[in-house]
Amino acid sequence: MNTPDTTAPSHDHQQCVKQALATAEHLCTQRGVQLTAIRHQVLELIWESHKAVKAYELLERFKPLKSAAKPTTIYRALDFLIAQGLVHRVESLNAFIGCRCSNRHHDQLLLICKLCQEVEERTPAGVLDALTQELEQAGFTAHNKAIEIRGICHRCAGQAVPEK
Amino acid sequence: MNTPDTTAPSHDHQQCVKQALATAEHLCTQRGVQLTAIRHQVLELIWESHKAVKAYELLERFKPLKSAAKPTTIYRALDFLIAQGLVHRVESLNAFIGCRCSNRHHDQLLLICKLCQEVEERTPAGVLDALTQELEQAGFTAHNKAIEIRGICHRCAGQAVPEK
DNA sequence: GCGTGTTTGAGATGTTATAACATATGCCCT
DNA sequence: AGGGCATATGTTATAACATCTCAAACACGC
Ligand SMILES: [Zn+2]
Ligand SMILES: [Zn+2]
Ligand SMILES: [Zn+2]
Ligand SMILES: [Zn+2]
Repeated sequence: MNTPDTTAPSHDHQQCVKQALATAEHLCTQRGVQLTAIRHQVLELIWESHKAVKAYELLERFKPLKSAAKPTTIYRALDFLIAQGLVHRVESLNAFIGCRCSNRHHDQLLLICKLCQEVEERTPAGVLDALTQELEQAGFTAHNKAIEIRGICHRCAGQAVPEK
Repeated sequence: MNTPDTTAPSHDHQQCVKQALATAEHLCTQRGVQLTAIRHQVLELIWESHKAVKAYELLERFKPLKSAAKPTTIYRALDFLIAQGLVHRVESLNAFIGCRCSNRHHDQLLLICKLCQEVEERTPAGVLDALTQELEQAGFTAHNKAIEIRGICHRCAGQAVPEK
């Protein structure tokens, strides 16, 4: 009963997007920050799928909406969205994914599939607690606790070439 | 009784380096791969400290030894060293650190200090086991299990500004 | 309307990483 | 010795990722 499997191939992604955007709007209002048109559109582009998306890929997809867009345009929007916890940066991919969680900063486990590029976000108490304990023992003050694991997701593993 | 605290300010770093290089030489011989002059020198540069070092920083430091050096020179050496498990790439810094462990691929926890830039490598069974279990439950086949945590190390925390 | 802080536009620049192709070097086989 | 092969390196160019700077436009409380 962790995160629901929202990356399942068959899930209602329209609903995902709708909910993510609604949450974003609500949170920004509540926090008194501006979810401007640019930021909203970039967030929408990020939510087009559960795949991690690169900044320059966003830029290409954003240009039709606003031809004056420059790298800065995208990076500024990303900075804002990340600061609000609406987007996570995936360090090992130099890429970004949407986050459903409403709290600005939270620990997480990202499962990054090398085949389908989808990223599943989980918050497994067991792992995170063990980590917290280990850090305490090491006298290390953590600023973030994102764990990124790369591999093959269960769906892609299922579709693997039978034998070889 | 984890990894010894080799990043302590006072430790005998000459010994660190000597041992790391000796291990590297031994492993490469054993594996029948060539620790060429370039690769050896790059590894030595990486071991100059326990701080994570950037590729272009290595390049600058390498040029006096070999003025023809280009980015490719460094990246190729790094690729080799990483493949042999002698160096780890720190994804969240786009940087590299030396590894003392002899097995080519192993799980690890990297504690990355934002103040002193030193990186401490640990292999805490508790955390890694919990992670393995979580991954199994998620049906995810991991290829690597490097956990990178950024924050403040115990030494830097000790030296922090008293109060503010 | 006015001042203040925030957001955006525009261009240049900085940083990190790989592609593509040529050359050299060592080693095995004949 | 000479040919073929694998590995390593040299060389040039470019792709990919990210930030800086300065000025203009905008939002919003007064
Ligand atoms: Zn979805
Ligand atoms: Zn997959
Ligand atoms: Zn040392
Ligand atoms: Zn430190």
